[in-house]
This record gives sequence, C-alpha cells and structure tokens, in this order.
Amino acid sequence: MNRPALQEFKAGFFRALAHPVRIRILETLSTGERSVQELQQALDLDQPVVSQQLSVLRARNIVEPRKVGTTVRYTLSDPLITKLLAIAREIFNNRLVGTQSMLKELQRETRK
Amino acid sequence: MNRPALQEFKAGFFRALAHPVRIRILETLSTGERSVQELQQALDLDQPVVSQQLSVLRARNIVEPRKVGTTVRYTLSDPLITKLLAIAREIFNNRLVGTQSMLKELQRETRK
DNA sequence: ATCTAATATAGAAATATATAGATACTCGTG
DNA sequence: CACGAGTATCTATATATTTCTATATTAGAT
Repeated sequence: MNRPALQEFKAGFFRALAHPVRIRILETLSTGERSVQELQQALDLDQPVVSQQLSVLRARNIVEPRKVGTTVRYTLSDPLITKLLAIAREIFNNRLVGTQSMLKELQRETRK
Repeated sequence: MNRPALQEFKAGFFRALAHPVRIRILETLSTGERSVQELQQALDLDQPVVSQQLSVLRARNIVEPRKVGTTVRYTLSDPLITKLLAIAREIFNNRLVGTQSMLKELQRETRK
C-alpha cells in the first residue's frame, strides 16, 4: 500500500494541527522545550486540557516527551514544523484574512 | 480582535486541509488550474464529492473559481500552499511515517 | 423557451471530535 | 511505604464532520 493510507496519514497530520489550543502549543514549542506546567501557565489553560492536546500531538509524532524526574518536557519532533507554521502565517498574511484586526495581530506575530 | 479569533482562523485553515480528498485536490491544483470535471476524472471521484470539497476550500479562500462558459476552473489562491504541502511532505519523509510502504510512496512523490 | 452539460447545494444518518470534570498514574522524597 | 507534585487518562455530553443520494442552479445551444 498505498495511496489511500498515505492520504489518510497526511490528513491526520493536518487534523492534528487543526485546533486552536494545539496550534498555540506548537507555536510555544517553536521557541523551545517546555514542561506541561510551563505550557499550562503560558497559555492559561487547565492541566488536563494541555495533557490531552499533547497526547493528540504525541499520537501523530508531532511532539516528543522527555521525562525529567516528575515532570515531562516536550519538544517539536521536527524543526520543520516551525517552518510550516511560519509559511501558514505568510499565507494568512497574504490574503486569507478577512478582518482588519486579525491582520494586525498576525503582523505583530510575524514581526517577532 | 483578537487572539481567540486568530487562533480559530488558523485552526480552520488547517481543518480545511485535513481531509484526504481535499489534499488530493490541492496536490493536483499545485500543478496548475483544473476544471471540476478534470479533477473528478483525475481523482476518480463522483462529481458531488469534488464540488463539495471544493466548496470547503472555497469557504477558506484556499482555492479560487473562475467561470468559463458552463465550466468552472479552479486554482490555488496562493502559491505558498504548494510550498506548505511540500514542507509537510518533508516532515512526513523525515520521521512521521510509521510504515515502510507509506515511506516508499512518499519518496516516490517527493522525487517528481 | 426548452434542453442538456457542468456544477452546486441540501438533507439525513453515521461517525468523529471537542469539552469539562473526575480520577488514576508515576516518580522522587521523607 | 505513604505522600505530594506533576501528568495522563476516562467518561459523558455536546457539537461538528463525513458520506451518500437526491435535487437545484446556471449557461450555452437548439
């Protein structure tokens, strides 16, 4: 096999990115390793929410856990994911954005 | 505004890519404009399936229709989408693939 | 005006995903 | 070995997406 399996796999990958919290997690990890707790605080979310979304990303090998004593630290499993997010941002920036205010916010992000 | 709206927007974009048929459509459009019929034949799908998935892509401004008489021809609304798919392919190629057979198929795609 | 080819939309049933809260697990420390 | 901090999983309910099939729309030709 086979085409169908491959296409399903690709779709699964994008589905894993298709969630606001997961995108925020990935964007945070783009700047370096974080523990669950650090993510939780940075994104102001309940702990189970973070763990659960991390487990979705883990299932797709998008993110990698590393145990350090009682904490677990996560990294992107591939630096290209950062690049992918950057290109997505360019696309939004170019023309996919509907509202002025989102455009502004996007440009703020792109600048940094 | 505002953060939440932007993150929702980004998630929506990825959600639009998260479907085997839509990915195949985008990969086909990466090589140039196509009519609905051409897509339908190239991908061996029923007409309503193609139109329906095109409408999902249209809703996100990922794809653009152009009427030519009684047919409608579609293009990617941004060439960066091709680049995005290429990077996704690199990521799969690097390490996200679980099975040998998918890996082979992927490499076949990447080569061309 | 009617017919036909090409495309688009609608509706219903099946399936998948999201969300929130409670609970379970794991590891180091006392 | 019991405890606590940090993580992970489970369950239930709500919501969204997918898939199929039928039908509607649109533009050009007769």
